[in-house]
Amino acid sequence: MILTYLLTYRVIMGGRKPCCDEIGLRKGPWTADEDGKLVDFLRTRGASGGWCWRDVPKLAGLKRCGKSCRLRWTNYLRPDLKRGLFSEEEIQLVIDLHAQLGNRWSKIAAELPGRTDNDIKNYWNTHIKRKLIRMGIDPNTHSPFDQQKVSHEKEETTLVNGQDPLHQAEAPVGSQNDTSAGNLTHLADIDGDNIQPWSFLMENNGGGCSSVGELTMLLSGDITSSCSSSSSLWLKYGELGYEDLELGCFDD
DNA sequence: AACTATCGCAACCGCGCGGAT
DNA sequence: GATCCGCGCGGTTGCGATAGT
Repeated sequence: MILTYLLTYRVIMGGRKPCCDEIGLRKGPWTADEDGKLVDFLRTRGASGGWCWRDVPKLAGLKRCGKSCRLRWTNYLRPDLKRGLFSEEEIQLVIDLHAQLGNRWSKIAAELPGRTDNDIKNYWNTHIKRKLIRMGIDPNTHSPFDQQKVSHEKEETTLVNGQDPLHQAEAPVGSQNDTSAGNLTHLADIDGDNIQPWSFLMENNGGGCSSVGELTMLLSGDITSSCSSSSSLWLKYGELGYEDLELGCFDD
């Protein structure tokens, strides 16, 4: 009997408790009323101390799980949050920090006051990552895509469907009419010697950009502060008709 | 005007970590 | 040392808005 009770207790209490599966708990988008209740609670009780997130729904009169409340507060309701587009400085910082830290969004967010890890993660995935890919830079390693791999894949894919794989990598963006998509790869193609964009940037800027940091400034559009403005790179782009490379186009 | 595709953001899910017991 | 518990993190999904056809 006692054993049965203990086993039952163990089954119920043991392991991780389900978070939002409890009957009656709401999921999905928050209403203004719910937001109000949560903000009121945190205003009156203070945003830290004297309670734990698990108790918040009960104390605030919400039919949500504590985790959902925490997320709503940290990602949306916190008064110190900065909303809207990322500035060039923020973008640059994100790229720099991502090169150092990888996908540790919370660490990156700690360096950007007013931005949440979720914000930065979303912005990275929807804007910065894609732009880097377009430019032939692997967003994971912050290095050019492996030349041989690209060449190999290119051969294979070309044989299969006659298209440049880099133009397919981000398919919607790399449509045939999108002049910005994969244009650095175009550059390499035009040159005929398959120059990789990253090395191209490094080698052809007249000695201006010599580091990843400087290149991130280039990516964020701050070319004048990091690289020689008379860089032969830009002359080369001009000669080839690639003035509009969207290097400073992260804020679209 | 209607339909479809794509984008961007908010929210959810599952896991791991660290403190408490 | 083992287990529980709360929290935070990173990845993923869902869905409304917008653009394109």
